[in-house]
Amino acid sequence: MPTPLGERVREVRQKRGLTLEALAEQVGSSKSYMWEIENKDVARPSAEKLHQIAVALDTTAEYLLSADQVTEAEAADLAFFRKYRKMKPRGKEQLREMLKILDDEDE
Amino acid sequence: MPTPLGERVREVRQKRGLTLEALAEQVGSSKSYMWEIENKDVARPSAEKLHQIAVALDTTAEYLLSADQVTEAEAADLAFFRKYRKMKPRGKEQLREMLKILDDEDE
DNA sequence: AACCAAAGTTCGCGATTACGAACCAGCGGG
DNA sequence: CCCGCTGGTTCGTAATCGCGAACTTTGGTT
Repeated sequence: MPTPLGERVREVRQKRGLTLEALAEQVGSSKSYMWEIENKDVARPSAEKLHQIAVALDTTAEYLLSADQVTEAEAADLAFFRKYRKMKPRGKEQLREMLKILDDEDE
Repeated sequence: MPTPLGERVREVRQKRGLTLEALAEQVGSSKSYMWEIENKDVARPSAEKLHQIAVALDTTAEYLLSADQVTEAEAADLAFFRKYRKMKPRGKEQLREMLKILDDEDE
């Protein structure tokens, strides 16, 4: 009887067409442990591990953790932020401008 | 010799004017463990714990985890993100679109 | 059907987490 | 001065993490 977290991980992993071993590889973990995350009735990985899993699966720890869909939006926000951070200063600048404009519209 | 994570937690906790015990209370943890998170040379809390800590400190696990220095640029990024999060879905959507376009330009 | 490789599963165990309870430092009031 | 209180620190230990290595299952090939 897997945990919600476990189900989420399995779901996304399969969606990405990854094997347990491949995921473990990317995560820097063992496949046996990855299996335990997905299947055991108690899955309480360290923050580090979960973070690495999230990165490998191109999502966020927060999303994997939370059982409810409401936070799917939040996950998208964090993913957005992660991409934003990787941008060059010029791109960031443009986005900030954009936000300022959109934000003012809202008042 | 505390970890970056530990320093982050302490920093934010103090900024919020919280005591170890008060934080532990909110987190549903023990103050001794909270202390260990902040001070021990190895801090590897479970994802659950870190998530609760993040919520209690009104930030995100991702932020607490990220080891990189908080440069001025980084601070600006976070400010940007905070504003972004408060936007309505429509505004977010537009920013995401924008990012996608700018990101592609970069290749 | 028998083989083989790849994917998944089980198991034992050393290392680490997270806790409670006790201990210490500082401080304000009486 | 010393009592009590608040916040921080140490320590012993049960529970759990996370691994390697062996074992089982699945699926493709001949």
